[in-house]
Amino acid sequence: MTNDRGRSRRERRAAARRQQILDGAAQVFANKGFARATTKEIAQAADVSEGTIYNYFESKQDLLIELMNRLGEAQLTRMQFSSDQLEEALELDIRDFLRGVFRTRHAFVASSLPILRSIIAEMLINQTFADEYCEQALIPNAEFLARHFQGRVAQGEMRDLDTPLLLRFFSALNTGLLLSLLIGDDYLEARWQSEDFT
Amino acid sequence: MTNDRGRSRRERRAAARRQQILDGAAQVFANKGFARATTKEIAQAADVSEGTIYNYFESKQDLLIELMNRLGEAQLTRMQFSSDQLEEALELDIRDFLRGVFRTRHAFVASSLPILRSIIAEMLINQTFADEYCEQALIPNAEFLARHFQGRVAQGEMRDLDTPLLLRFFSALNTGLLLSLLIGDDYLEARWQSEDFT
Amino acid sequence: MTNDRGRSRRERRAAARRQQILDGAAQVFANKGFARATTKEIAQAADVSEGTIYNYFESKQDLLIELMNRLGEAQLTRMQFSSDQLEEALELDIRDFLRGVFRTRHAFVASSLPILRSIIAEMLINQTFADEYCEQALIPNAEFLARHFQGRVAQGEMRDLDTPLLLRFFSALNTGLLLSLLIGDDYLEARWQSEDFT
Amino acid sequence: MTNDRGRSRRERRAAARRQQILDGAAQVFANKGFARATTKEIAQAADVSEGTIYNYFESKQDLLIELMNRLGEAQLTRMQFSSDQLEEALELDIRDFLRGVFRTRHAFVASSLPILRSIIAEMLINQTFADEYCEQALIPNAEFLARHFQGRVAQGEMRDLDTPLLLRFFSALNTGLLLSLLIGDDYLEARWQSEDFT
DNA sequence: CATGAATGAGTTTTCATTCAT
DNA sequence: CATGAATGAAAACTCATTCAT
Repeated sequence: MTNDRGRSRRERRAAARRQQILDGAAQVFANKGFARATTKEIAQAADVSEGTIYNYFESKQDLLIELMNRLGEAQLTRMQFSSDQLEEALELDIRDFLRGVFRTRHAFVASSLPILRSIIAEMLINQTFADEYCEQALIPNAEFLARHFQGRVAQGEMRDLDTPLLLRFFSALNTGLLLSLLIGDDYLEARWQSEDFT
Repeated sequence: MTNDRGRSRRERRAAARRQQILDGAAQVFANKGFARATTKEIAQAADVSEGTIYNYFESKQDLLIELMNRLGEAQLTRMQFSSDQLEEALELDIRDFLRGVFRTRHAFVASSLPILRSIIAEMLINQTFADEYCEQALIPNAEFLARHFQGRVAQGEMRDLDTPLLLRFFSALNTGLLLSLLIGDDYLEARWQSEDFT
Repeated sequence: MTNDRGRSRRERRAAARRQQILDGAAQVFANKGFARATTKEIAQAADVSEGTIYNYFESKQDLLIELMNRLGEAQLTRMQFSSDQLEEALELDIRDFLRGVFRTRHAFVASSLPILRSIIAEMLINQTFADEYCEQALIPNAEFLARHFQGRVAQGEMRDLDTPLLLRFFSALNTGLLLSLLIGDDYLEARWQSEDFT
Repeated sequence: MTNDRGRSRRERRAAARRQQILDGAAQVFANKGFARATTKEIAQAADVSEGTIYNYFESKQDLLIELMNRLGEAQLTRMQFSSDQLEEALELDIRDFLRGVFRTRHAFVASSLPILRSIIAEMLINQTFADEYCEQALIPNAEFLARHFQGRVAQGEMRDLDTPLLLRFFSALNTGLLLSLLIGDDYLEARWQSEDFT
């Protein structure tokens, strides 16, 4: 029992340290991007020594990957939630549904804006990252929407348009809005906060 | 006269050299992003020595700034062109107009996709870049469309919705599609090439 | 008495731990050399924690010194043994005597080949080590042989050549053979195993 | 012509720099061994900046490899020379021949003693090095002697003993003497200098 | 005593920039 | 102006050692 407790305590401490370091990394990455962030700064932001970072992560790159994974998991959690309600969702008016999807995403994005900045930047440059981001974030997302639209089509509410393209437009719209936020469009940010998008 | 001709010749040669270097830089930035690009590689790609770069540009960063400026100018040129045709455009069916805007942008983006990659990535990280990009690319663009929509409203063809927001959505859609292309969405790229968006 | 026994028990346990750690160190040093061996690996090989090493030894360097000392002692023990038989040995045919010396050494070297690797490597680089190795291993050895040869000379079996030089040649031959083994001369190793050197 | 001269001048300068850096590296390696030598020290010893080292060599390891290669070439040159005289050599009294081989080697070793120290030390630890050393130094050497002995056997001067083993003993003797020198046997060194080995 | 997380000085290596030729 | 060698500051990462638990 002492062993068990001791173990779990150590594990909890380790998890806390990992989180502490990731938080520091997220902060520095958000400000300066991955490449310009130095391990020294990350260590300072996380309030640990440089060496400690390497007790918990393999490399600087590993930090960004882990941050992305956590983001992916967080998004998946939300998706799962929405997914459970797929059938309910089909009963909603399509406008209300889309509004709901927007709102969910809005809340999620708002909470992780800073780190998204460096992830997207890295993704543009590093194909490995791009692939992982697609797999973790874009594709699950697209599939969820695709299933929904197919449901609508089956209900005769929508014509069976070029669904893949439609999805891409929808996704692009989202991504584009995100990018505008990231770049710092104040007007958009104000409206975004006010929660009353049409 | 000899002087004048000599001068202009020298200037032309200098301009050519600048272009040569910028082309090399664009190529390397596109492949590896700004941070991972080395001046050595840029020099090789541009077929000059490393030292020569610094005879024409202040710093590596200066290369990216200059590339962005040229992109802004190029876009502006197209826009100016469209602007002249503002009145003609108002006579078009709104669907045809939007299709036209899409096509123009499509052509432009297609021609500068690689360098856009590193510019957008840098922009996400570097506020100075973000501001400059807004000023050079987004705002002129938005203003052009705003004027057009106002024209439509004046003609009674559109309700006076929240135009700024509408514009942002339109722009976001564009940007999002661009991002999808940059990340490497093959399906979208195929459709993009086929030139028959609705 | 309880005290005494307790003490000696503790001491025996401590000695066992020391040995356990030294064994781990020997293994890692043999594979990677002193410099490339990490305390982490040594701890793993010895199945203790890194901290424990420092409860028994001052430093990583201390581990190598101790290993060398033990080797020296082991060799001395053998020599002592032979030394007792000095007089007996003088009665042997000189060829048989040399063959015997070879065999003793052969057995000894075979048993400590791996650790000898790192000790010799370190010795080449670190003068302190070289001195200690000379004192502990080479000199006692040379003295034993010197006494033997002097005995032979006294018996009129040998001319009084340049004994010190002869000794050095003999020792050099031994060391050279060892080095060939360490470097991995397969042919020599095969013959070495077969125990039938002339 | 200017081009040619310019080229060759640059090449000569580059070769000189390489040599300068190698000399510095040899000096530091000899004193502290490969692992404990730092690039900073090497740079200081070679009187260049740390960065310059990497303009001429891939890595610190590359420096040691190059040093070994040069040593191998130097030895080969001597061997070639001796090899040309193979037939002459066969006419010598065998004792004189061996004495000659000893002397050649003696001179060679004396000139490269310090760097040999670190090469041999590294070789004991690093299999790649051991292999390369065998190939470059030991094997050509052994082959030369083997041919000579075969010549002697053909002339009926020697019994056809276990030549490979004999060679190994001869080589081991040499190596062992070298090692003794490297470790710092003052007596041996004195005799070595005096050039009158039996 | 045993543990292993924390430390930070020290290492190799990179690369933008300068400057003598 | 063109060149490319030289520079050295700064980066990521390692690891022997310490110390609180």
